[in-house]
Amino acid sequence: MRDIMDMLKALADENRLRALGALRGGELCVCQLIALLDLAPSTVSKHLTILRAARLVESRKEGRWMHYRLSKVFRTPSTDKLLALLFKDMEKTARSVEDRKNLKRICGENMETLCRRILCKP
Amino acid sequence: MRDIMDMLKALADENRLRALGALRGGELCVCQLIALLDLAPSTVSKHLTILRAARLVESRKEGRWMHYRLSKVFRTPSTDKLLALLFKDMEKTARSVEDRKNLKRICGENMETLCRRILCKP
DNA sequence: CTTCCATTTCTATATGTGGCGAAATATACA
DNA sequence: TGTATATTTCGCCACATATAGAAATGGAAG
Repeated sequence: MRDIMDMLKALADENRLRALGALRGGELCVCQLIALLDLAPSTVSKHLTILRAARLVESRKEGRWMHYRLSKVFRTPSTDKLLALLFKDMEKTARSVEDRKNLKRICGENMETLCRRILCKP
Repeated sequence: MRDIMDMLKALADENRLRALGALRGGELCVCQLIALLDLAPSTVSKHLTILRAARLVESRKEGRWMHYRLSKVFRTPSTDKLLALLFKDMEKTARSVEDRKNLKRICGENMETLCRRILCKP
């Protein structure tokens, strides 16, 4: 029961859902998610910790960067279907359309430049 | 997005999940759910209001009693599958097994007797 | 019409959660 | 080694939410 509750609670937040939606296109580093969600780094980090605790995402460290991706859980028969259905409805929303547009721009940007711009807001 | 978030937030509570699980066996009146969840009447009523706002349950008034049942939403292709998968995992938990046992007892009891017993705790 | 009673609404409270900034951590690079 | 920097952890605040009890609501029954 704890596992199921953790997953449902992790899903029951709009920004975490946006992050999961973005990760459907492939793994992203934290600064890219910070740019997309437009939240403080510490906030995004906390969200990612919650998603990882719920086993919805996995992380991989590469140098200074931490990359997050959707978890293997998405490939088990039941959970995969559950989340596919969830995203099917979510993708229709205006917010999701905007996120996809922004994500495309973010992914086209050099990552070092992106990090400097994101992390040093005057 | 609001609809999806309402539904996920409604699902992200253990007692509401227990109520939904119980309703899978057919409609129940509020006092039966109070007996099952062992919470204050006002608390149960609020949970049911949240579930109804999320369109997960529907209600029907019959005399003094209010009956709740799973919503038609469960019969649309996508949501039906989503919730079936959810319950499939949930049913394995000890809590769920205990709830089913208690529910059988509760449903066997006369409803007037049940209400009196539940609502007049000394 | 009055009383009874199942349910809901209102009010209060305690706990949980999302958010940020500052400090800590860890890694690359000079 | 020392500095720069991406990420996390910590401390805090504001707000949301689960809960119970009191009061209100609306049918039933007399």
